[in-house]
Amino acid sequence: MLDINLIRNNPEVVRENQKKRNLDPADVDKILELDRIWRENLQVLERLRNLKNRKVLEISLKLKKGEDASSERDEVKKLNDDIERVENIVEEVKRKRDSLLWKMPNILDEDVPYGKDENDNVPFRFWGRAKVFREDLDNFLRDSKGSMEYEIIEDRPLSHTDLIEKYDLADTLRAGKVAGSRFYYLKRDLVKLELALEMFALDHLVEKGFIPVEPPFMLTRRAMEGATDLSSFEETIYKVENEDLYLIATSEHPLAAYHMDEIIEENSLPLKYAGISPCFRKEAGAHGKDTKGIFRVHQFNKVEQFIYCHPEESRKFHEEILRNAEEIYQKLELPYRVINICSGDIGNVASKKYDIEVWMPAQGKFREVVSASNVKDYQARRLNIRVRGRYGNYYPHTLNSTAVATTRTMVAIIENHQDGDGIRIPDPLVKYFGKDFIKIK
RNA sequence: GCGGGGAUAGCCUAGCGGUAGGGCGACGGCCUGCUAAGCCGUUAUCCGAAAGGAUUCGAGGGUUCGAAUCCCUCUCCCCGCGCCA
Repeated sequence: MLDINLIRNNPEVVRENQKKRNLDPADVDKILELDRIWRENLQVLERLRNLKNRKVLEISLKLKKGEDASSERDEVKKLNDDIERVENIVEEVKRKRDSLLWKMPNILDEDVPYGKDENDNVPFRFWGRAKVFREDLDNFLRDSKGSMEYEIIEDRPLSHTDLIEKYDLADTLRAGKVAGSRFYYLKRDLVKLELALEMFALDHLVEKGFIPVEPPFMLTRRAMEGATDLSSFEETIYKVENEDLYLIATSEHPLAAYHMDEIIEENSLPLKYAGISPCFRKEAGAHGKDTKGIFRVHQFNKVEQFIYCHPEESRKFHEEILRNAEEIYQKLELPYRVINICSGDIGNVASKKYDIEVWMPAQGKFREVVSASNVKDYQARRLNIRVRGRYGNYYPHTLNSTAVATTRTMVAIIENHQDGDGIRIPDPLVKYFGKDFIKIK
């Protein structure tokens, strides 16, 4: 949520922000107008309440002295009617103002490139040596801006979709029977590979001072609204029927809400949490995309980085969580590029967002595996999380980033590390997985 | 699920129809050669340029001129009993 004072004092900043996001700048003026009406009526209301409080005190004193107070009593009754009338106006106007305010997206960081959609995202860093099927070379050179090492391969690797079904490492057909499309039964070596990935990512973060947390997988409306934006409720969030509970789409949600309504001591910052949880997503609006396999699914597991920090440190920590995620993909020997998400593709909550996209040799393109956001004070405001500072309370900044989303990372491993008659397991996973190869032939 | 006890500002606690009091902690100041002690002040939210005012006793209703206090509904926590992976 935005600071109402920012809208009052610098409305042109917020209008500019709306334009960059291809949204209507007039929303700002609607809020300003409602805010003005609210404040006017609030002043009237408070004057009436003050009058009433003084009368009530008079009655109290008169009764103590044994005097009659029936005329004051009637006056208060009359005041109560006026108060109720104005209260209704104040509440109604404030409700309208806040409902618009809650829909306002975060102010974009100055580093966010302007753009209409995902085609305008800006790749700026490249790592690793990609295996590129000859037919994909033009696309690869375009998407890697020619700044990435590669080797040409003469055969396209098996797609993860074909491979997992053929060698019984997952069963999406039967999952479709019992749960619908975009679900899967994970089987055999992939089950352990998933656990190995989670342990590897968790240990990587614990070493860097993150506290491991397994959060609740459901949240109340209040907590969920604070952690995410309203459009998510239609597009991604599952609701539990007849309960005030929503399935989390990422452990970012319960980790953001973890300190809801709290005041954090300044000296305990930064708070660094490594969340581990399943993620549930409706994937509405993704019809026809990645319909097979386990790349885009309604349920997957993820290890997530989440940080609460002092506002002046969030830029530093944004780079840090990105670096942590990059280290993981480097150790997994998965070639990737990092992109700076543009204003049209960034979503309402983030102020700045980086994605890591791994080169997928079977698909012949870069695919998103990590998303790292600096949310600034947007979630903290919505969740009423403050920090007690030397000179008063303030809102902390929050940041989140994927460490490992298991399904997508397994897809990346299957496509990149196919080697003869199996899949090579990258070094850091071996001690968790127990072997260095998944034999498939 | 049943019975009993709770929820008061960052924390603890009093108040149980008549302007929410005390303690701890934190911060600022005074006093000290320094530290401690001691003393004074500040320590939730909102409106207001300020003076000031309004709100706030788990949440929501009700009774009353007036509710932390009385009544109703709900949430959460603690102690027993029951059920249970």
